[in-house]
Amino acid sequence: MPSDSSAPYLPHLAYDSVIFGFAEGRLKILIMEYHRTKWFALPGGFVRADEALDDAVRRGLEERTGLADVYLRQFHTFGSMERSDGKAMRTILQMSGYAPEEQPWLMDRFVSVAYYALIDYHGVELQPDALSDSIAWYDVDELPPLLFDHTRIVERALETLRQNLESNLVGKNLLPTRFTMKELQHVYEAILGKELRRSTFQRKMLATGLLRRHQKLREGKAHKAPYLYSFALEEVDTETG
Amino acid sequence: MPSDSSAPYLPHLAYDSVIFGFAEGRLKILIMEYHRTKWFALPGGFVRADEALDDAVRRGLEERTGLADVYLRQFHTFGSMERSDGKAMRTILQMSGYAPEEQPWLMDRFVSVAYYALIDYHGVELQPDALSDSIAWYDVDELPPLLFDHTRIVERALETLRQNLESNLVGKNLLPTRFTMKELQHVYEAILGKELRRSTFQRKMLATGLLRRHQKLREGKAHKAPYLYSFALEEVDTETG
DNA sequence: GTATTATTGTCTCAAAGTGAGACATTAGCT
DNA sequence: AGCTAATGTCTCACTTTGAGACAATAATAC
Repeated sequence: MPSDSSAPYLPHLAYDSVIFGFAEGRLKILIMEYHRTKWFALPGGFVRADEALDDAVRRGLEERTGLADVYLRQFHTFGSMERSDGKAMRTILQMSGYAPEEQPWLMDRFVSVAYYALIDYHGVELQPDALSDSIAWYDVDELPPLLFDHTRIVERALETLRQNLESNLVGKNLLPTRFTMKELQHVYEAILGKELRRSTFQRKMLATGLLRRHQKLREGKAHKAPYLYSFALEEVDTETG
Repeated sequence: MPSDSSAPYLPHLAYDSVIFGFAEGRLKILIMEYHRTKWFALPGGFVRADEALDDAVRRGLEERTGLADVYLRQFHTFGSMERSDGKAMRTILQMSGYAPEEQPWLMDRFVSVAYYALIDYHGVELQPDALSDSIAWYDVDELPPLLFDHTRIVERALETLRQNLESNLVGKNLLPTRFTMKELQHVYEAILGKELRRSTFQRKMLATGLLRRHQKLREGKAHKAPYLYSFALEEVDTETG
């Protein structure tokens, strides 16, 4: 949070990030809540005057999730006039104990560059930021009403994610290192919002040549034990299975 | 061109446009030249404080080409530090008769939102802007060296155009209303940079159901006269052919 | 007029990809 | 040991695609 209006941030420019995770068979998104106002919004931030745009987003992402080396993709820049809402911003500042007059630039009109990230849901420690009181996972199709145009931003993120599903290595980025074919299929189904044919999916995935099969595991469950797979990408697997 | 540093433009934010046209069987791009420096760059501009981003780009496009209702698509926002070059900007201003000290904001670091447009090459009147001395069509694969990161921007524009080829209605936007199947094929080939099979292309195009066939024409040439086609999109063709 | 020629529209056939289901295998349960 | 249900694989029909062949035809040549 800059301390005065001659802040080291680029004025009128922000970023928002749609951070996807996968758990309980569902696609999830990280949402921030300002407790006092009960308003929800995407995690976002500002770009320092001497900082690359991509770096700013990665910085914010690491501050909130503790994760570096995250799969991150810019997908659209939102620049309409209606999207900015100085009044809402003023209220958020007031409710958070800031004097809006000391941060007048925050009430200005903003153009926002939107990114989406794919992260491993497990192994993330969530960190609320200076203004928000909490940050939590929400089901993609059970989102609360979001501030500004953030609902639309999420929609566009989902559209882009679906379009680039093949080239996104969603499995590698949303799942732990090892996973079963069914888990991978569930990820695709959650993103596409529809069921896929089991045999066709398996055939297609194996045909990519990107999957490495390990010795059978996942014994705890029941019936026939599935293989575990991982993505084989320039890493050499040294084990014997 | 704003007249002072308290300009009605958003600081640090610009847009660049990659304007595609099709002529002589080749894909073309509009490039501006600053004659005195012999430097080349993409046509771009700035966003007014009270103007939507998309509107700013359309405004600039209309100023340069006289065209409204153009197919326009945002594809990426470039925000690295290296892309900005205050020295080059200073030189351009000086050579164009401006005093850089009066436009200090122009030498700042800029984040640029890039768009590409598809327009009908014929029926365009080119208008140079305040700083540039000329604007002209260049063959996509015979571009002069461009300022800043503009060569990279063109590359990304082409990549995006190729990826979205199916959904872009390139024919409708790059060709005149009526065209032959071969002309349409040439457009696709110019964009993809490779030859396509004639029979397969025709089969696929007709299968989309988007093409409307008119009475045979294009008689001037030689041998069998090809049909003329147009895109059938919610317009009802009233003629008998 | 008639033959020639190159271009166009269409069809055929094989190869590859996809949807849908069947079959055999097997880990845990009874 | 037998049953159950999930898994890995295979089969078959259908669709899509690559590659080429064929017939139709408008301008030119004679």
